[in-house]
Amino acid sequence: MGKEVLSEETIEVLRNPPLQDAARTITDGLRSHRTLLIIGNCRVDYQGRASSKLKPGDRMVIIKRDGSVLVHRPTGYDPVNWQPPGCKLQAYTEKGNLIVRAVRERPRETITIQFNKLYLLTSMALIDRGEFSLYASEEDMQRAVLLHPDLIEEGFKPITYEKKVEPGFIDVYGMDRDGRLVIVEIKRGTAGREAVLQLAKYIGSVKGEVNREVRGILAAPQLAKGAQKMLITLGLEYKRLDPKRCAELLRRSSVRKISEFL
Amino acid sequence: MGKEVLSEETIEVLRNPPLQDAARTITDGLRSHRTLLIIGNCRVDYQGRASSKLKPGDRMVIIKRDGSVLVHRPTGYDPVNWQPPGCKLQAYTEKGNLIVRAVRERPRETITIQFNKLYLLTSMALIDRGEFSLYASEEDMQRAVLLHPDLIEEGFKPITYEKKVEPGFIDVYGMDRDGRLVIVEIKRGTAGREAVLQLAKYIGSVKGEVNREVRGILAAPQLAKGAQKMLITLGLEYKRLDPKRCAELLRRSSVRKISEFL
DNA sequence: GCCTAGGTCCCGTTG
DNA sequence: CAACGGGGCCTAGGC
Repeated sequence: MGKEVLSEETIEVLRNPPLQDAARTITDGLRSHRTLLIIGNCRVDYQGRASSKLKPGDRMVIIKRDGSVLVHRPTGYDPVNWQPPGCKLQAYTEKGNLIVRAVRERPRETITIQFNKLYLLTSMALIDRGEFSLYASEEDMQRAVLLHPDLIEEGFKPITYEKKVEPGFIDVYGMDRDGRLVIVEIKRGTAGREAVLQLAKYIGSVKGEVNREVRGILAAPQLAKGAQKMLITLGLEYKRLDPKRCAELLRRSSVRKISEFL
Repeated sequence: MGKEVLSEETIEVLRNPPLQDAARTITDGLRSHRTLLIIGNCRVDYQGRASSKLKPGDRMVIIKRDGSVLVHRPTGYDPVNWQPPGCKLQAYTEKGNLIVRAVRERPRETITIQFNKLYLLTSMALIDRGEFSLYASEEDMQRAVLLHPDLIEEGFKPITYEKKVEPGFIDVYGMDRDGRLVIVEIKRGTAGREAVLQLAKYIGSVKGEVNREVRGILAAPQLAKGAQKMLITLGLEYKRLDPKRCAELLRRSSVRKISEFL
């Protein structure tokens, strides 16, 4: 068995550590790119594109080895404050508090976390090489349509995908059985007005270039009410397309690469 | 001092616990709505709007008391798998593994986390009533414009805000010094084509109603390149407006409610 | 670097 | 409830 399991030494746990000790452990952990977990009572300040203040309370702070920082409150999906990967970190004590500061350049943003008490500090060398695969994404739907154009309609023939036009990228670009150009916009969830606008923009752009009839088809599992009205007004079409069914079709097919079909 | 600090008893830490013990502690923690932190080697399956598989590796799992679940790898801002607040949880052992399952209804989604080894299990009663305030949001910019219409241009007089027209809501609706109607669209970041289209739609709608000249001003800290071209083509205008400065202005002003100005 | 578009987006607000 | 828009969105992909 090639299971990778951490030796006990690679995870260091301090309970209620003095803030001085904590600062040292965090600094060491940052230098060796370990994953740090800090649980304690803190306030947080953020300055950057916006700014925010968070008054004291108990939080969990995760510092990952790529330099991302997450400050989590005891409720909610979102971190209340954060820093994306790549920021510079430092930790030190000042006036009896533990300060953790994370700075990001471009855009210049800073978060400052001020702990007055730590309950738990963990410094870890986590190993994670596990492969992640996601199914039924919009990309799967696009691949399925290219593999099985009949999902859109009988006789539909894709010409290209992710075609660049002035306003953006056309998901699938092809021709119907009567030789008319077709632009397909795919959505993996309920398609709203925005999706219709997107499709309309592409059509406008292509019409401006080719000067002949261009059909627009919105392919999605569902249509929002407002989107339906707009679709009709603009003379566009809708085709029900289920992401899960697309993923199924792909699994059955042995072919993998989009490029093999065009 | 009214500082709330956790007693040591309210945080329970198990190092390398047997999975049976862990299952019991987690089940207890779930029942009493404690915050749980599980660090160990696991695989994760997700089934719902999409589906995913994550092969074994070391991860941190946070279970919050509102029923949100986050599975974090050692890198990246985003959790690799998650469940938003409100899902139902259970924990048990099966074939020598610790299983944590989180189910959400509407949409029906399930994540299953299978641990083969735990490094650390923490069960906590965190207390966090700290107030959070965010400054320099788009709403702040709108408030600032209503308070100080000169931010748009000298002589500008707001009439109303969030005015409903057919395609949506006009951020600020007013009149310039020459009595022409003005529609202001505010963006807190770089304004793209989308913003210009939005503004154009509002103008079209209002022109259709009032049958006289209507100016459109896009107020944002910056203009995207494509947006500028489109703006010129459509005969619209741009006014630089900095969110930070808006937030500043608001802080200086003691008045808080938008409704007081109209 | 900017820009475009997707996301298991999440989240708040409104009809 | 669905629908729509915002977000310090973040992230990936092109140019």
